[in-house]
Amino acid sequence: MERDKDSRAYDPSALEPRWQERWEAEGLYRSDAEPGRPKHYALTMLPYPSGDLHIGHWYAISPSDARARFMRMRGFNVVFPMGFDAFGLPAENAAIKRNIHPKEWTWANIERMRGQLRRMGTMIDWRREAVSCDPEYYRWTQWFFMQFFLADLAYRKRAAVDWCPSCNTTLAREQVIGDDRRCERCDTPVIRKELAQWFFRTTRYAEELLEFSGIDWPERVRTLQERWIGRSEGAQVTFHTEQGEPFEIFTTRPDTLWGATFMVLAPEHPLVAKLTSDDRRAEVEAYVEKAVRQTDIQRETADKEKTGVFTGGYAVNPVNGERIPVWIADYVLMSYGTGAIMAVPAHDQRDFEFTRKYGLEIRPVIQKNGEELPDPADMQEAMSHEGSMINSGPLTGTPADQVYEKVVAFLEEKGYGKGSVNFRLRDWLISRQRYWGAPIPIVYCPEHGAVPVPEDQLPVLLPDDIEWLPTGESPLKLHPTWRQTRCPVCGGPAERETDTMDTFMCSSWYHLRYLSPRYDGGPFDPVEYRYWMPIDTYTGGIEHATMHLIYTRFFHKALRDIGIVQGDEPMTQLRNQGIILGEDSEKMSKSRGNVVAPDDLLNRYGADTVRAYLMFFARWDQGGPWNSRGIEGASRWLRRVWSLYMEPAEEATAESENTEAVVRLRRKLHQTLRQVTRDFDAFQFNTVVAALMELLNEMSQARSQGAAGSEAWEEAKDIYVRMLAPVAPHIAEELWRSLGHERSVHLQPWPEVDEEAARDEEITLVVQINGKLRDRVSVPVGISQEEARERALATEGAQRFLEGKTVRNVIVVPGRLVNIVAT
RNA sequence: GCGAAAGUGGCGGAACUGGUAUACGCGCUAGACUUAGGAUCUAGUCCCGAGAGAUCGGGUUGGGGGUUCGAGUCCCCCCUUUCGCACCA
Repeated sequence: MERDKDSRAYDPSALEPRWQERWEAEGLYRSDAEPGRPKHYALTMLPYPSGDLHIGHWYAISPSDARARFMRMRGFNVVFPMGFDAFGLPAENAAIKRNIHPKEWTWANIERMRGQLRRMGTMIDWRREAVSCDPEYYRWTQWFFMQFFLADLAYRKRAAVDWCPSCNTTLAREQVIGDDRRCERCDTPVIRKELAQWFFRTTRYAEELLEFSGIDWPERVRTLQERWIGRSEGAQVTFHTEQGEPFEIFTTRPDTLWGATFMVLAPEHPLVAKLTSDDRRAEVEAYVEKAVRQTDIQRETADKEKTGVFTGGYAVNPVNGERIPVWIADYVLMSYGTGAIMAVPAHDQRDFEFTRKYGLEIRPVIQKNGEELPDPADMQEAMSHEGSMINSGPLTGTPADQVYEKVVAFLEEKGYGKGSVNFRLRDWLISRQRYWGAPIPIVYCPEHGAVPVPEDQLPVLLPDDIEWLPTGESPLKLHPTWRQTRCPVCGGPAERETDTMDTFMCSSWYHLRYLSPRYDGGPFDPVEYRYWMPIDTYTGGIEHATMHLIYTRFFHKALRDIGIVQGDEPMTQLRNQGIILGEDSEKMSKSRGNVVAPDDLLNRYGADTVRAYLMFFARWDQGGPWNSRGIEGASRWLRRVWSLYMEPAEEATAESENTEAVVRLRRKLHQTLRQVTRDFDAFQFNTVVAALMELLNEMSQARSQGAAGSEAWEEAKDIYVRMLAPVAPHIAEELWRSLGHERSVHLQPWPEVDEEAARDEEITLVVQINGKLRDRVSVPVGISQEEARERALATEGAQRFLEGKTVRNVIVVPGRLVNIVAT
């Protein structure tokens, strides 16, 4: 007897592994392309194999898994694959610190994390796993590089690039964070270095990347990308130095051309040396040196006061032939536009501040609807408003709404310049001076220059026998033989590129490799591609908004143009989960000691409880602080569900199937089903769980009222387990089998709402007097407005408050309330 | 500075297109069962006031104003928090 009781207790630590093994053995979650059957590609961002799965991984993956399971039950052929973004710096750091080979460290971590992922109880189809450091994977990463190279989308350029002195590598612009320009990974302030590096022409796609129609992405991500890409419309205008040498400037305000009173070049601008007069040379050179050194150390953050020096040189304004002085200043950036500007202090705040400091001329040329122009000497700030042009030669009088097109037409006609669009986005720097990455498949031949490694020689394998010397240089560079090779063109001696690729390169296409990870004839099997792509829902953190999510879109569009993939976008729908903070509401970190270890939770509560709590405790897209007592609620819920099914039910006492308890149960059941379906659809997981908790409360009550044993009761038990299955797959499976089913609950269809049963027979009509709640009355659904009005007026509460008042108006909202306006 | 999002009980959070604010859970209070319980079950729990009581009245969604029969929800102003960008010409 005692034994029996024990065997019925809810014990996730026994039940969960048992079902995981069985599902695995039965291949329950294998998904194969079935042309003709509706598919759903659910993808969640792949983890970096750092060692242990942390709670953030659980938060990203398990609700995504629940959503994928829901879609599967709704009849879609769902694929939910997983892999590892396995190249990258931590592996090398571990290697240096602990003398383990990065490969060994990475694969050991992958092994451990695979086990942890399995214990989460996901529907991952492990046959589709892809690992980016596997030569069979990076062979294709290199192949893509070659495609880009051949399509003129990859190029090598010597340029000042951001360098992290701690990671000993260059960084993409996206990986440099904040105004003090720190390394995204290690927080070290970056420095500038002049190096020859490989770039991808992401800027070619700047315009198209701003287009989001047809994809369902969060507003927030779209805005972040738009701002990152930073499109500005304006004009490019050619000025000349006094000596006749042309140089271009970009401006968004070509209508202020007549107001240019000086020019500013970036200190690194190539024309600086030529323009500088002999008497100014010493000062200019000192400023340039200081500016360069400043960026070399660290940009000043607080002090934003503009500085600059006069070069002694002059330029000629093409529109009026005026001779204006040329300055250099570090507020003009070489990396944006042309590195040169015309300064219009009257209408640009930065130029204004500079002018005030150095005593240059201010000349207003835009007049706001007839307002009088201020005396430049009295101006406190630049006039940024729009208006009609004055003091502007032939264009004087042009009204505000025509300035742009008129000026551009004028510039083009005279050959002074042209309308132009500038982007903040820069080309993607993909070279990394590190070992643990996919080698850039390029060979340098003294005869033929940079030559791509032929396809049949891919992958260019990383050598295993490497050594770290304290120089901080990549072991590939120091390897005795690896660099030496033959030129693919002439067969002569040549050298390999020793840089490897940014790991964002690997993660830009992993969703394609999942489709056919062992396919040999290309990066992916086109048959699989045609069936599964595009990705229907992509889930992951918002921190990738301007990195991975721009790169992967660029990648897809570039491959489309090369003819390798189809469609304009790789991911149709994107959803972001929030971040779980520590119990102290601070970001989790080892140093704070507020890290939540999922393995401990798993051992204590089981995967189903952890999954349920993660879905329940906050809005998924917001996240929030962890609460170690809160999870008890999820645990209690599942235990209560368990006992509802496993404890012997009382005999049914309900005399018919239409007792009030039964009708109410069915109504609540189908209303819950409707809500759960809708909320799953909308990624609102917290209310999915809340609704299931509510329904459980209703079912407990119905049981105590004798509904157990009725048909409705059995229906409720059936539907409840199905709704539970995506949230808590193990307990749901156990309960489902306990109901006598042979086939897994995870192969069952999602139940259909019985609208008839869900419909309320009676509703509570709210009675308001002048907008204040005064009474409630229960009325049949669908009564006439007139009847509702009568019933409301007859209520005690209405009577009491209407005494001595005159009814002025009665508003009836069918099915909801009656508001009586009285004075 | 610019941009975005968000401010609801002691806490996490609900509230579909303007229509019963505070669902669900945590915590707390009381009781039951227990040798015991940080187990389980039952009842209660926004605030203020009145009442022995069932109840009754008033107030409440960061603050102020507005639109409306009616505002957590819409509009305007302000405050706070979080995030992103940061001299982008």
